[in-house]
Amino acid sequence: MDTATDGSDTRTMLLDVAERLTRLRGYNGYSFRDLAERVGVTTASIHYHFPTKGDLGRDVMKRYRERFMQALAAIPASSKAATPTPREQLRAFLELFDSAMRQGGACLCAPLAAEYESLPAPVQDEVRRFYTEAEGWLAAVLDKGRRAGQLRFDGPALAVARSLVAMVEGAMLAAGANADEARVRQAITWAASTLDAR
Amino acid sequence: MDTATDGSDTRTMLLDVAERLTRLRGYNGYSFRDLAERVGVTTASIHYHFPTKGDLGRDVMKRYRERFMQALAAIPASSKAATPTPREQLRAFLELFDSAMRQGGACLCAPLAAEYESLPAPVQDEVRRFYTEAEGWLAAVLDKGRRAGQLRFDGPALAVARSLVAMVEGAMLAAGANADEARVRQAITWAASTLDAR
DNA sequence: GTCTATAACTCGATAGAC
DNA sequence: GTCTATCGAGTTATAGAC
Repeated sequence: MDTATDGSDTRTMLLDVAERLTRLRGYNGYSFRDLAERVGVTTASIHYHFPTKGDLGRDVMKRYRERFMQALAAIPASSKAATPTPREQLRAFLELFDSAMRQGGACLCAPLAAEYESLPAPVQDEVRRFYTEAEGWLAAVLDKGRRAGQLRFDGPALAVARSLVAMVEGAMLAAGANADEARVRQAITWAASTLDAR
Repeated sequence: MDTATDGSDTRTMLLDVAERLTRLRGYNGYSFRDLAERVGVTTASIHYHFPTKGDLGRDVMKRYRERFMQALAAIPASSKAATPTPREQLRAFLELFDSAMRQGGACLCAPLAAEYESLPAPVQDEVRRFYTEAEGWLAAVLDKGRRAGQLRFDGPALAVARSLVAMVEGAMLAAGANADEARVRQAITWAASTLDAR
């Protein structure tokens, strides 16, 4: 039984535990049995909420992506200023990964990308969509920041945005494998100082 | 049957195919059956060469790590100059990932790090050792380059080295998931130009 | 919605002939 | 070294009672 997710309906608890297991072991690294034991139901009950494991995997990734994009949309409100500068938005974007790290292990996107070829098609689709949306949001911020003279970098903003997303995801993987959470923060610090037009 | 690895002994063929499958699907994403079909032997024969799957996984990662470190040691020879500058060494280090990408998919380290918690202990050990050795090599180069005035960055060289390794590994994962090999080269280009003291 | 029971299959691993 | 044959446990998934 997993008390950390008690008080919610079964479907939500299943999504919560599946998400955590995916972060630590990947999609192929946990079974319905692992899930059932931790939530306190039988595997048959899981199939009531999610007909196949692919359905579960897709919904886990979909919920994560939507939550992530909502957090991005909320950045203006969470900033001190009413309308944050591109530099502040960049910081907030990177911090989002770091706080997700300290809460529950790595980003969901990296472990799923690592076993991409073996994933059911609907899960693959959600993974690609996460990349597209996150990188697109960041690229727009980078471009605005460069035009405003706040950020400095060469080449297309989208290429740099992709490199930054890759870096924080890679840092999360390395942090998990080396039991060293600080790696994510170190990567963020270096990237932010490097892009700053100072 | 897999003709790409024909002409070698069975053990080597098994390592070759297992490495490719790990890159695409991760350690938990392929079975002895997948392996046996592609190599053209039975699963029982695999157990003759590798008593357990953990032994196979460890040897795959170990061979990859040793090959990678040998390639790093050979950088002086492959460079035009007899003793390459730190800037050239940095370039060569990053290019090593890109060429590995174009040959056979992503780096082995990222997919294994992504499912770290579910790996047998000997495989985990090899993964950590890859990080330690690769990051250590790069950190020494970065430090030398900064002291020589060729490279520019703030903070400890090891932190930047870790961030760079994380970036190329993350870029390889993203490249695989988005069918876009160019991402690795874009990340390398941005990182190299950013670190250049120009 | 959740259960018991089970089907149908795959997994890693072993025994023993050749 | 490689095979056939098989074991026991694991897997996702389903049927049907409550």
